[in-house]
Parts: sequence; structure tokens; C-alpha cells
Amino acid sequence: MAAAANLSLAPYHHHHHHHHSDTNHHLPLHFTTLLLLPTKKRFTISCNSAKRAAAPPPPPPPSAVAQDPKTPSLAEQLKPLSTTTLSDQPNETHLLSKPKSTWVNPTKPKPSVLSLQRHQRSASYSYNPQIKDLRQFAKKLNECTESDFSAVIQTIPHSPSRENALLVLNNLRPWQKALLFFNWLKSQDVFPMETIFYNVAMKSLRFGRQFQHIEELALEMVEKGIVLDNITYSTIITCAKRCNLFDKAVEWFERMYKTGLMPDEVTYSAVLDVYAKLGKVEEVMSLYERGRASGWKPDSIAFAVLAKMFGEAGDYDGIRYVLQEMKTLGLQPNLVVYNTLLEAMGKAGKPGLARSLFEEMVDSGIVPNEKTLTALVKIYGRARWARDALELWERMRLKGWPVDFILYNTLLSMCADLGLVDEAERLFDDMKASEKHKPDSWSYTAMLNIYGSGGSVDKAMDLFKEMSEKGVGLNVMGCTCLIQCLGRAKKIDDLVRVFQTATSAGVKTDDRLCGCLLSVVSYCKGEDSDKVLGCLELAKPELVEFVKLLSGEESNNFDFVKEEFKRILSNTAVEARRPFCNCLIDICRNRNCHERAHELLYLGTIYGLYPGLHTKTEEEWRLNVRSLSVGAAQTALEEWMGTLAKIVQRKENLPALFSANTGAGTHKFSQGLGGAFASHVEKLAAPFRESEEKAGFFIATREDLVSWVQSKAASSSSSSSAVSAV
DNA sequence: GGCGACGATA
Repeated sequence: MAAAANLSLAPYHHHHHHHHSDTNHHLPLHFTTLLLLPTKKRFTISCNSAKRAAAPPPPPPPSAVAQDPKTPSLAEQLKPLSTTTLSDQPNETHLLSKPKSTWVNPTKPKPSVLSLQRHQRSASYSYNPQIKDLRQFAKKLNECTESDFSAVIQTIPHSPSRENALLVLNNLRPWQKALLFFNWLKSQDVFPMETIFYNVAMKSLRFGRQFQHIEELALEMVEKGIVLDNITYSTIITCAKRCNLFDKAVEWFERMYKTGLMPDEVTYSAVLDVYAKLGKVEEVMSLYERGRASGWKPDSIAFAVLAKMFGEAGDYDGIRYVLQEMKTLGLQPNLVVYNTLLEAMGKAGKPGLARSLFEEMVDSGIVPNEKTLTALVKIYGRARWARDALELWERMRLKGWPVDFILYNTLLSMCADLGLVDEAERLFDDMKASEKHKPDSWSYTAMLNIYGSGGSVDKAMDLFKEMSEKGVGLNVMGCTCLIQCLGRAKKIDDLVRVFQTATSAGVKTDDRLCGCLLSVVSYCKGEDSDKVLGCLELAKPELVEFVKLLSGEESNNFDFVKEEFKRILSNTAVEARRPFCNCLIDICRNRNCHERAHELLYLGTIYGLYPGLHTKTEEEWRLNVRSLSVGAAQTALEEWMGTLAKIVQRKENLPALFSANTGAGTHKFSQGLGGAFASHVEKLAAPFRESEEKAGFFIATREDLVSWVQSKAASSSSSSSAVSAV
């Protein structure tokens, strides 16, 4: 409960006071804050921010509102908002006192911002006794071919009156039919085409994602002088959004803006979503505040949009802002908003707050659905909170909360990530026993992941057989898990068989799978290595070529290797680049090409594959090898020792402490790194010792290191350097 | 007898 209170109380607080103009000092703190700060990580909440944020000063007099003689574009309007003042609570006189305000609709004599027009469904329709016939007719139109259309249209059971025509148009699903019918209506010329006909036709076109056609209709409306209303604009905008034509969506909103039409709540949230999907957080917040200032009361959908946006940005303060705003407006989050907020909390890295928000939701009487639980399971999994995840699962079963495939599979992959083998098996059996949710290829993948990373080759292969028996397709990830497992068990013939089965069944190989094959190559010899390279040859031939180049007899020059390596990396998915480099380094070391291994580590570093490999503070220099393979970590250690030796010899300043972080091996792939590192330290006789307090750390003091370098120089130096030293 | 002209979540 304490955490729940935490969530909603602290208001926004900003640190960036520059740009803070005098003109907006009267606005509530959160308002100006949001408009002024740079997009990324704008806010940090400090503990005392709640105390510092006093009650907002009163709004300015209406005359303080800036005016423009011409109608500027929306972009122009949104930008200067940060230095422009707007009233928080406008009223009618306020608006009428500035007739040129962009947001006043010139076609309407009495603009009412506060009561936005929303269509009243009941009012626009009355009961139509011919509905059955007309629906049947619409069905016939839907099902006929386009060439039969003109014949079928003649069989219309009743006269195409305005209401009848609307009813039919409304029931035409395929956009082609809607467009044909719409054009037919126009050719009949029995009544004038009103806005609603265009809107209904556009709905169908949007369903078919026909933005081109929608835009043509809209331009036709403009040309014929038919009024475009909020429904028209929001249909156009959401269609553009669905077609990923975000610039078009903005363009049409700007157009609407220029006509002076007031957006209603639907248009607001549609446009906010467009800006949010474009990553334009500043614009979203400007528009949000502008809307609020002109009397718009944001609803749950608008807040879901905002929450999603802040979640995507991992912006925790933004999430708090949403909660605060809802509270201010006296709006209780609904299920969707809670789900969005929960997911946002997860993305912002706040599992504890997500958990308390979830409890708050349940306490308020809202029953979680599949999406809620999926979001939460993901969060607990990522936080490695096995206990919370399993307790949640238990609670789901007890309460009979809804489950679906995604939730089941999310639970399974959570078990895979946390190494919960027994629980995963139980869950998998549950799925097999259930009627509705038999394990699918995702479920099998999660199980293959568990058995694969746990080294249970036989169980993994049993699953593989079971899949083909049950007709469940193997996907790339399952294939990768299986191959990794077979590789470690040195069952290379099985590996090749799995690879061939998968590819001939249509599995498209990806760079992760190639990285997995490459890692098998790195620890295989002779014939085995050739077999795996044979698989890799089919998936990524240039990589095999590069492996041959690395161990080739001909002495390749560095620049050539560099160019080839760069070419391969740029044709490789980002997430597979470091694994490639790690494996290639391992391959070099296993083939005694240590020089080349160092070159590859160097190249990997300059291509940004190992960010944070070295960190330096005043007191401590650290080598961070957690994301490196064994060979790469050894290479990095050698490199570091060489550099440190030079620094000692040059008598430059050194910190008191040196450390190497291998990680404690809790992650399934990093196991064994610590041990391998320890033995390499021993081989080099480097003065690092495993830390007793911090698992996964190797420590050396400055004194140890200096004396090691000096003794090494003394023992290994030739007589000439010994002479020069004298 | 009961008619979806506009917006949100994995």
C-alpha cells in the first residue's frame, strides 16, 4: 500500500531551468516542465520534489494568450507553445474574445470547446423495417465477384433511399464493394452525398488499408464542398496510421487544424498516438496541454496512449505524470490503462512498482485479463523474481483468471529464462491436458530452450521427435536451442540432421542460428568442424569464407581482414554481431592464431561490439568481460596486461585497485567463464585473485601489479635490455 | 426488433 501511495503522489519536477521564460511562470509546474525538457530522460524525481512543488499559481488573464494574425501551421503552433502562455481554464468569453483563434471553427457561430461534439448513435438512426432484406442484399454484394457487381446491384430489394443506402454501405466489408456501391449511389443521384456517406465508405477502405482511396475521397469532399468532420479526419488519420503513413496522418491533422475545426476526444487520442508512434514526445505533450487548456477532458484512451508512449521511452517520470493527471481529473484507470501502465513500468525497469500497481488494480475490483498477467509475468521474469512469478501463476489458477496461448507461452519462457525446469514441465503437461491450449511451436521452443541450456540432450531430442509426430513445426529459435545443445554434447551427426530437417521444412536460418553454428565450430575439430561448417555454408557462405581466411596459410594483411570483417558485420543483425566476434576469436585461439585473435578483439572494440569493456575511476580500473566468450576474455586479459605493463614502465599514474569482472555465472551462457579466466590468470602468473566478497570479481592491487610487471621484465628481458636498464 | 460513420493494451 505504501508503494501504491508512492506511485501517485509526487508531481513532476524538472531540473533544466534554462529556457524557462518569464511568460509561463504562472503555469502549473508539470505543464512547463514537459514542454521545456529535452526528449530523452528528461526527468529525475528527487525525494523532496513533492515538497518543493507548491500549488500552481492562478491562470493568466485571457488577454495574455498569444495570438497570430495568420493561421500558422500546426508544427509552428506546437513549437512556440513552450514560450507561449495558455489558459488552463478557458471559457466561452475567453474564446469569443479572440475570434481568430485557430481552434475556433469559423463555420460555426457559437464554438463550444467544452462540450465536444460526439455522435449520438441513437439519434442518427431510427428503426428500419427493411433491415433484414437489406442486410441480405449486402451479403450478396459482399460475396459476388466484382464483374457480377453491376448485375447483383440491380436486385436491390428496396429503393435506395438515404437510410437504406447507408445501411447497405455500412454492411459492405470488402473495400472494393464499398467503393463500387458508393460510386453507384453517386451515379443514381437520388439524394446528395453527405459527409456520413463518405465516412462510412472510408471506414470500409480503412479496413482494407486503402489510404490512397481514402485520400482521394477526402480531396473529392474538399473539391465538392462537403464538410469534413471529426469522424472524417479521425478515419483518415487512423487509416494513415495503420498503413504506417505517419507523415500523412500528421499532414491531415494539420489540414484539419488549419480549417479551424476543433478536435474531439477521439481525434485527440488518434493524433496523440500518431505523434507518440513517431517518437515525438514533445509534440504529444504540447498537444496534450493545448487540448487540456482548451477544455478537453482526456479520457482513458488518451491516457493509455500516453502511458504506452512513456513506457516505450522507459520514462518512469512520464508514467507518474500520467497517474498524477488521472488522479487530478478524478479518473480511475480501467483495465486497458492498467495493462498499459503495468507494461510501461516493466519497460521503465520498475518491477516493484508494477507489482504494487497490480495489487492496487486487483484491490479496486478490476479483474486482470490475459494481457495483464502476461505483462506481469514478463516483468517478474526479467527481474528474475521466480517466487513472485510462481505465486502469480498459483493465484491465476486459484482465481480462475483468464489464460491464453500468449500467457502460457510467456510463463514457459519465463521458466526457461529462470531455469525452472520442473515448473515448466508441469505447465507444459497442463497445456497438453487442456482442450484449448495444446502446446504450439512457441511452447516447444521454450521447452527446447530449457532442455538445451540445461544440457538435457536426450529430453531435447525426444521433444524434437514428438514435434514431428504431432505436426508441430520447429521454428528458428527452437532449432537454435536444439543445435546449441547437440553441439555441446558433441552429437554432430544429430546436429546436421536437425539442421537439414529444419531447413528443408522451411525454417529460415537467421544470424542467431549462424552464431550458434559458429560457436559449435569454435570448439570442434577436424571432421566435426567441417560438418558444421557445411551447415553454415548453406546459411551464410560469406562467414565460412571468412573463417577460412582467418586460418588460411597465406599471410593475409590486416587491412584485408579488417575490410572483410567489417563487410560481414554490417550484413549481420545487431544482436548477433558480438557473438560472431566472440566465436571468431575463439576459433583463432583454438587454431593458435593468437595474433589474429587480438586483431579481432581490437576490431570488435572499434566497431562498438564491446561497450564498457574498460571502465576507469580514480580508485579503480576494471576489465568487464561478462559478455565475452572464454577465448575473447583471455585475449582481453592479455591485452590489458600488456597495456598495464607499458603504463608501469612509463611510470604513469595508476589507481590503487584493478579488477576484472567475469560475472558469477548466474546467466546460463556465462557459466564457466570465471573458471576459465582463473586458469588463464594462473597461466600468465598475473597477480589477480578471486574476490571473496564479490562473486565473479578478480582483484589485484597496484603494488601486486607493479611488482609483477617488474619481475616479468627482469626475467624475460634479453641481455641487451638488461644492459640498457643498467 | 434493436442496426458498429472516429480513438487504446501482449
